[in-house]
Amino acid sequence: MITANDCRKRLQNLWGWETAGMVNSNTLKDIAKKLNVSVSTVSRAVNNKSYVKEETRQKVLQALKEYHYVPNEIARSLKSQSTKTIGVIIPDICEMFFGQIIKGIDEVVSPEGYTIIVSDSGESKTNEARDLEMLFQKRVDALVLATVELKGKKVLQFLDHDIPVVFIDNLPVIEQEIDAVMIDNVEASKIAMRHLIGLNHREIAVIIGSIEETTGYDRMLGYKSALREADIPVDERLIAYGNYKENKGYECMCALLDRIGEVPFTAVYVTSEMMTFGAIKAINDRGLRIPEDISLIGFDVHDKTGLVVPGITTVRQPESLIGTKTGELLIKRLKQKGNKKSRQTAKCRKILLDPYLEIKQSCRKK
Amino acid sequence: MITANDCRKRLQNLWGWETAGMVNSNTLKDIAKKLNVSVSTVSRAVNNKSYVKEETRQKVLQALKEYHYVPNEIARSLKSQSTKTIGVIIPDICEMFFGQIIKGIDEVVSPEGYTIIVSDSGESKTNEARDLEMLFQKRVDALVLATVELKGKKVLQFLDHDIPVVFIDNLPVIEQEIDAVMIDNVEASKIAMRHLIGLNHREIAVIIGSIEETTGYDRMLGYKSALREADIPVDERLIAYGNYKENKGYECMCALLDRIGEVPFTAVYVTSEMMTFGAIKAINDRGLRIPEDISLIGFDVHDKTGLVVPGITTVRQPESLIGTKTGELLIKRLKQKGNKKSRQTAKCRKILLDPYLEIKQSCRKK
DNA sequence: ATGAAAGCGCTAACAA
DNA sequence: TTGTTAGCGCTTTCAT
Repeated sequence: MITANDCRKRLQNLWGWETAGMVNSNTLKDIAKKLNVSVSTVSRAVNNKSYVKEETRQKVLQALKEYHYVPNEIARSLKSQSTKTIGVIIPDICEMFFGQIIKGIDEVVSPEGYTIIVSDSGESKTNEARDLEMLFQKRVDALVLATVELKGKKVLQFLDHDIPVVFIDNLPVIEQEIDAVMIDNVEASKIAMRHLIGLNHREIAVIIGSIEETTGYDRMLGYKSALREADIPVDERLIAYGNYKENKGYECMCALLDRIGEVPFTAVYVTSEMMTFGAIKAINDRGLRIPEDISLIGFDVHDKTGLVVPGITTVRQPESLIGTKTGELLIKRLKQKGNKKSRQTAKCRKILLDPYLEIKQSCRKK
Repeated sequence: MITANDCRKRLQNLWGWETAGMVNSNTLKDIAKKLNVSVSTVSRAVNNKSYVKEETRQKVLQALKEYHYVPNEIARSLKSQSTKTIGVIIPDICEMFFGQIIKGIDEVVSPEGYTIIVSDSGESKTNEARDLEMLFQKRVDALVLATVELKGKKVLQFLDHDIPVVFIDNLPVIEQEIDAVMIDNVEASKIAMRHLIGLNHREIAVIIGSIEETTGYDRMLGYKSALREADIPVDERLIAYGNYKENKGYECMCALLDRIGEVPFTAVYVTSEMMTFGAIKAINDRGLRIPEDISLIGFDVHDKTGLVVPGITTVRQPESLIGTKTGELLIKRLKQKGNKKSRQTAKCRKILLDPYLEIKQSCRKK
């Protein structure tokens, strides 16, 4: 029987035609024909499977080299019902935070033969839904999601189909049990606050991101909790609510400074990177100095330049570790699939990692 | 005839079995069976193709919804010999420079139905080769490559198979005609130098990255060329050769400062971001001030914090535009494939984009 | 040790 | 308008 591919090959030979995308693309069948063996034999040789006579194996291996055979992963995927691909959706690929996480994931899944498809949702819920749909269609074996859609239904599709999902950075509001890897955001705030309190600050303002999100909510909890630990009353007027944008940080800081007469504070804790930059600019614009007039602790601050003066003391997340832990959890789940015993005992896991303080010069003793 | 899938379904019903990864995963066949129509009819309805009686179409569409049918892109890819996927290999996903480019690419290919697989080579030639192999196996429809392997053979595989490849940032040393999108690096240096010369500087030092690479080489050409334009003799002793790392920038700057007595200069032009940071630190460490003692122009400097003082005047690349232009070229090539006429006239294109100067406070009039 | 053949889910040429 | 069927490239069972 003559296949379409055969026809193409013949045409190429006869007329020197190059048919788009198929030039020299050898298949198992092509190799088999050339060697007068069956496809299955070639397949076995390629995959080092089953028994193949050493002589045959050599002959095949040789031919594979000669004709530059490259296995077609698409066909393999269709057959094996596994694409060896992991989808990762993040809000912004330009943020070092996510870049590091991706590197961490890659570091552990890559040796296991998995490839990562990264999708940038651009902080848009619509895009996130689109990306989820697309990754599902591409039949990724697993998913990592830094969601901006807290109440997303779309991700259930994966859960329903028993495709492992690991949430990072933020938890969605859904009923199902889920896996997640993130820092302990309550603890993060406590670390920052304890540092300030240790420097004798007692009137500490805070700029919070969206409290809809676990990140924002937990960081606020930590702030309050640390104050209570130190027997300092919580003054709601010292709490400013923003989002995660720089200009919001600027605005919040301005608002706090506007009423610093009535509601004084000597230190401020800003709970996201971009808001931190905004807050610092607001302070500078008022002619106030850090840390002489106000001590400041930021969050997630990455100063790649190393040139910001004064250096900003900041809460940091172990991004790389978040990545590798996510990768490990992913691999564990992937290995569990199809293994009835371990699947029954598989509990969902929330892995909480430790944030840490990077101390520079933006805080001083009161 | 009873297929394996049928068996699985039956087992599920009989025993409540969940067979890994196949739960509820409806196929065209399943839908067809439920409606007592043929797969092709369902297929036609799904793809809005050919003629389907309106009544049937509605019935099918309804069923697709009801059973949550999601097309299997893997199967489609195998059939259509096109994965609707574009591979992108970059040296470091954490660099904003590449992040922006990826966003730009995504912006234009995504509406055309393409998905991007990003691979981080970690600046390693070995990884780059691995990634190329993997992307080829996954049969990406096209490739974008910011190569670190100037003499790579592996990429020829794509070219040979008529898979569009677009190089960005750097050109490899190969004989084939290739497509590329990058800035005019000669012009970039000229812009920087003209700025300094316009401020009356005549003794201008330069720190060059690897001249093996087109980026380094061209930037050096531009430096010399701008001097000649202004009738300033080139003094080789003012040229320091580094790589693209921060510590090398530091070292080079130190070396230049060490002999500033014999070979004086009033300004320095540093040709990469990280080297710029290193150079600034070297200057600071010597107790010299920018721009009072030395004027400085950097390259690719991204100060996300906006807090570096003085602000660094820098050559910038239009990253986003590099991305969109790359995307457009990609789409053009993809559309040309299989279209004999346009393919014959298809010329390889090097798209040179304009760099620009971002002027801040690190240069002053001499 | 090797081969024949079925089938993964889908599309499309051809037939009815 | 709808159905039948072959085949995309591969793996795997079953037969030889």
